[in-house]
Amino acid sequence: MSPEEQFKFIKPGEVRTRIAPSPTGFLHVGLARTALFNYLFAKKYEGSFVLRIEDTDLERSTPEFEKDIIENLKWLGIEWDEGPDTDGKYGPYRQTQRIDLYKKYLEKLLAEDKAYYCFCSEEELEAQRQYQMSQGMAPKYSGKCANLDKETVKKYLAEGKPSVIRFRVASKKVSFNDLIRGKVEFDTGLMGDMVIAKDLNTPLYNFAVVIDDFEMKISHVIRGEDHVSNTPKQILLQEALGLTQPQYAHLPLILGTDRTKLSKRHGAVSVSEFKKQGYLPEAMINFMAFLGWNPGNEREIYSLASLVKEFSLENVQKGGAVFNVKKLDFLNGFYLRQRSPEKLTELCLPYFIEAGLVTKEKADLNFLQKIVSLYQERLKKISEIIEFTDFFFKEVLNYDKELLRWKDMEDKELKDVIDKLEKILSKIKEEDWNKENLENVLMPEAEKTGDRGKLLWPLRAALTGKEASAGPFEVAEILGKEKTIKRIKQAKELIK
RNA sequence: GCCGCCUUCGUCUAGCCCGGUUUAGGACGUCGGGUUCUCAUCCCGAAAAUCACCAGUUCAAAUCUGGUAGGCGGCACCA
Repeated sequence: MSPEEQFKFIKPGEVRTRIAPSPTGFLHVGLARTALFNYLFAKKYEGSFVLRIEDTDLERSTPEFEKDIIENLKWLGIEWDEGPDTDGKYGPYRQTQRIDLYKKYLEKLLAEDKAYYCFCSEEELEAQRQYQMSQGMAPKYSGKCANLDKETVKKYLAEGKPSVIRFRVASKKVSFNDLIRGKVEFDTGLMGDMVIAKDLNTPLYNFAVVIDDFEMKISHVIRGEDHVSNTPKQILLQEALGLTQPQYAHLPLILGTDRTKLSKRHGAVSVSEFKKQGYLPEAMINFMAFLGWNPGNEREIYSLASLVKEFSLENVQKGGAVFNVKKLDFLNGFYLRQRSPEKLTELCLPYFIEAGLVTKEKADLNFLQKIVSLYQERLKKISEIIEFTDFFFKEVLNYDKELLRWKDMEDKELKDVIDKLEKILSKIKEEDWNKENLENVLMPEAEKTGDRGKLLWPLRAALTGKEASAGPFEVAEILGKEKTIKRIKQAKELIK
């Protein structure tokens, strides 16, 4: 079946996708990208996207991680369509709140002898696995407890002997049609009976996922490639339970620069870290969308809404995609330049406060907006605003006097230039102190030197104390006459 | 080790299904130039993939077939 044929059966409103994160870590970009694709696919077909928190692993799941996942999905603009109502808003579904449901199915499997209690110890199992691996065999459960007689089982259970519930894995060929990869086939004979629950009230991932996807009428399971080998297990479970099967689509992995699955050791991977560094949600979205997908044309800039229109699983790549921070930076710089000065200032404010440059109570937004505007086109990340503009807030600049020298200017010449600057600037009236005027007065002087840099570079260097910065006239205007003169004097002292 | 998947410029990718229109296109990055005191923006330009490799089919293959290699992922009482 061609990709087109697969999709033409989808009627608007029928598509239902989900992401099912376990709250055992922060929202990382891999999960965020999976969420994005699920969201885009659902919206594209006017379907629904749901969030289901898979918190069955009680030891590792925490409310903090759940909060982080939810907050950052919202920050990205990836909103889900339904869930238990909490304060008039949709909360996520949580597996821990659906325990009775899994129990029902578990009991059914047990009653039909499609699952059984296993009393093997973890140590025993681990030793067996090691042995099998060493023999070059696929690690697989021996089936030791598969045929215990009912009386023994009852007795062990009554004694409280530690146990788990295993599903009888039929030995057969299981194949599914992956919407991205095509037909994928597995031999389940290599798998062995799998544990689907620790007990009736503690289901495990592969089992709970199957029940939930069915109960929630998920039509398309779009997830990372690392789940392909889970798929046959889930299909077997579906078959045993007589459940309808969703369509599967396995996304290529996001890779680090060494081409292995992106993880913490590659640097920043959680969405909150990117947020903290000053990346914009639209940049993240635009960037993540192009990790494994492309619109098939040469357009590169897409908003979430335009992605919804263009998105298609057919254009999803099969191979993994390296996370290229440089491209993210480019996109972020682009979106930063699109922001209004007011909005950008608002975004920068927390960084100024954190750097101790201003206080929350006494922030002069008017002033901040001026300096932020000056650096808008230079920003790649919001956090950079501090290193760019800190000189505006200092009383005394700390720089090497050599910074003042333009090319191979002589000391004498440099001294003369600084003197001249002081003289000219002092004469400008307070009310005429604006960049147009400053330029009108200083430019002709700069021209006279035959090389504008001879005047402009020392001026700019004296005012900013930096190799690179915004232009001297703009900076002087914002600094004001008093501070400007003061900095010229400081430069004078330095080269004396 | 076993199972599965993948393989076009440094990176993200277009093209592949329906062989010739491809001197393999775009973007990021890099380099050069213009604007410019610097940086950034903006504009122009360049380098950059013998399409993993080998064999086959064909008048013709990045595109079809087979094989090889490499890479990655998975192999839990995690999800």
